[in-house]
Amino acid sequence: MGAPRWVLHVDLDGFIAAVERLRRPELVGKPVVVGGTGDPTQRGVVATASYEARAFGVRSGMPLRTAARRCPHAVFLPTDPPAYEAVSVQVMETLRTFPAVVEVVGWDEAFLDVAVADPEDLAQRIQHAVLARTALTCSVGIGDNKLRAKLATGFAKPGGVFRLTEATWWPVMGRRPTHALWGVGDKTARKLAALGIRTVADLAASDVGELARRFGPTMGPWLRRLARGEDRTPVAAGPYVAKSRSRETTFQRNLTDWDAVRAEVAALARRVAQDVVVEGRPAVRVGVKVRWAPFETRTRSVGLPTPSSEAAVIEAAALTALEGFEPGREVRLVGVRAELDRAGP
DNA sequence: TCTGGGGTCCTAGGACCC
DNA sequence: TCTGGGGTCCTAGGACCC
Repeated sequence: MGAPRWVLHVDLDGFIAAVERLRRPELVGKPVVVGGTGDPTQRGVVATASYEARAFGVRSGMPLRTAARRCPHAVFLPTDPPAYEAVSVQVMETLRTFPAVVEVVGWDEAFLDVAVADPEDLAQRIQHAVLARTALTCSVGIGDNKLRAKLATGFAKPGGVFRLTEATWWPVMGRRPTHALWGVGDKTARKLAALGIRTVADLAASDVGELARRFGPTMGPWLRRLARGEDRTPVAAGPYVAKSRSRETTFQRNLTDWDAVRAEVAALARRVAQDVVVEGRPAVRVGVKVRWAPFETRTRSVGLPTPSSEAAVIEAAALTALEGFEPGREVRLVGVRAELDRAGP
C-alpha cells in the first residue's frame, strides 16, 4: 500500500517583478512595473506588476501607458528574459530534488505528481527549499488532479498553501463565475451567460448536447467536465517538444511602406530559421501574420514542398505567404511562424 | 484600458477522393 | 447526367494561457 497520490501546482509569486527586486534591493517596497522596453510612453503591455503597483490597479496585460496613468510614481523596467530564464532553471532544479514527477509549464510554474501522506507538509518543504535556493516565495496548490491543483494555487496566493479536491469542489467553486475556471476566458464566459449559465454549478448541471451544439463536439463536453473539476491529464515529465516557433514585432509607429514590411518579414523569417535549427526539427509550414491598424489581425501560410531548416527556404516561404496580403493599409505588427515536423529531422 | 510576444488547441469550410 | 455520404487534408480564424 503506497501513500496517496497528489498533484501539486507550484507558482512563483509575482515572478518577474520578484527577480528584478532581487537584483535591485532598492526596489523593495516600491511599486514596480515590468514590461516592453521599460518606457511607459511606448507601445507595450505589463508583464508583471509588484503587489505595491497592483494596489493602484495595475494588472498584467494592461498597456504601459495605462499603468503609468494609474501609478505614475512606479518604477518601470524593461523585460529581461535571459535573467528570468536563469532563475527559472534554479527553481525547477530545486523542484526536481523532491521525489516527484515534475512538469514545467512556464518560467514560473510547475506541476508535481507525488505520493505522500501529508501533502501540506511537502508543500511547505518545497516553499522553504525554493526560498533557500533563490530567495523567492511561491504558492502551492494541492489537488487530486492538475485542474484542481492549478485552481487551488489561486487561493494560496501569495505565499500560502491551499488544498482543493473532489470533497471540497462544490463549496469552494460552485457559486463562482464560470470565468474562474482554467480555460474559460471572457468570450466563453459571455457566451455561457447568454445561455443563462453563470456559475460553475450552472455549467456543471447544463445539458451536454446543448453545449456540444454551441461549442463543438470536443469543447462542449469538456466545458462540463471542467465545471465538475474532472481532469485526467497526466503530469508529463518528458522534455518539452515545441510544435511551432515564431517571432513577431509591433512597430512603435505603424508602417506605411510595403517594402519596409517585406524587409521586416524577411528579417523575422531569418530569426525563426535560427530557432528552428536550435529545435533540431525542420519546418514543414511557414506562416505570416499581419496586424492592420488599428487592430485587425490576418494570417497566411504556405506548406513547404520538403521539410527544411534553411534560412533561405524559410525566408522565401514567408515572402510568398506575405504575397497573400493586399498592401495599402497601415501595418501595426508583422510576425513569422514555422510549424515544425512532428516526427524528427 | 487603444490593446506584447510566445505558445497551444479547437472549429469550420472547401477541396479532393472513393 | 445527376446524385450520396464519409474521410482526410489544407487553411484561416478564434480562444485561451503565461
